[in-house]
Amino acid sequence: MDDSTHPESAGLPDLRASLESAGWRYTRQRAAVFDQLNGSGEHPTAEDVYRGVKAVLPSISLATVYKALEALVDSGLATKLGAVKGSARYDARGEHHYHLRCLQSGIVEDVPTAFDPDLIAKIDPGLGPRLRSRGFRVTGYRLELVGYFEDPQPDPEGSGSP
Amino acid sequence: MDDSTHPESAGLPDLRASLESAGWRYTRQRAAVFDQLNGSGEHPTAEDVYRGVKAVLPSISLATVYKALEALVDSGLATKLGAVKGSARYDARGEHHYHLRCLQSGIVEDVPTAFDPDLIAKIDPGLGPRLRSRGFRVTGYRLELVGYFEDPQPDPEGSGSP
DNA sequence: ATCGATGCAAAGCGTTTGCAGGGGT
DNA sequence: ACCCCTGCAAACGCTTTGCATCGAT
Repeated sequence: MDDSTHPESAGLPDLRASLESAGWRYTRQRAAVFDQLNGSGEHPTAEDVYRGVKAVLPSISLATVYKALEALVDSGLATKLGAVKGSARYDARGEHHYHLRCLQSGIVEDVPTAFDPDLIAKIDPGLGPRLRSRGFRVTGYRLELVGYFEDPQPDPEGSGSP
Repeated sequence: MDDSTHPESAGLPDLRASLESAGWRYTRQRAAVFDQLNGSGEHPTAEDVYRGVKAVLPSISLATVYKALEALVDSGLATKLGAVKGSARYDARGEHHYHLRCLQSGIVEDVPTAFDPDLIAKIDPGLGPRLRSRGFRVTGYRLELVGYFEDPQPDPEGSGSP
């Protein structure tokens, strides 16, 4: 292949392989969405990704971005963070990390802390087994630290409602 | 007061006081929504609450339920859990606890584990100070254990789309 | 050549809002 | 008496869907 469009050299998962093993096709649009997700430091909304990708593929539609994000989430390459306020945010889930959620602006940021595979056991040694006996299979966890930025942050949802 | 409409005897926070200190008024509708939230074991959606409250106040509207939930969240009596799939879910936040989120059904359940005020320090001793220096004031945290129920669970979103 | 993906526009759903009348303080 | 809250319905924003065409295998 001759994909000179985007850098594949970083330590990112193999997009094509991941998509295909989940039954999806590899397309330029999905690659662009994937790059956008990995490139942006923040956790973008679908709109954010759309705006970013439009710079590379001006004809892409918002619907395609949504479908691409769905494909990435289904392939295990991204996580949908859900929305407490405004629209859902997506995370490229390279390495495991925690989130900072500002209840005022809706912004979600990564917390620069290493992943701790034993966190669940640390919280409560009996927790894992107890859940298992309850019929729940834990595949991961999400830790969100909620609060507020003391300084006003940049434009939250992409719009500017007064 | 002569509120014989609902039991106030349990160890629940004082609804009237909490509402008023946040600038809201105490109303029958809000009390019913509060009871419904505390009564249901699951974490109901606004629709779920609406259906439950309608049994007591048949004339209540869905819009009022949304406004009541907003008032409760703003008063610190409830938490909006956001939606990864379907609609947002609400939590009566009596004691601090963790959540189990089933990625298949969208159901969110409590995890019977005691609150650990030092969890953040346990995760990383420098985390709190680091966030503070970043201008972020942590007011709490949410831990979600995500995964799947091995046995099929009851009706997820209240509807049954095929 | 086949079958999925794209892009457009329109529909869908959860949530919010405007307003006249009712209820809480 | 004042002002907030309720309930209705219409509006809104985010997300999904139907369909003809395009592109990947």
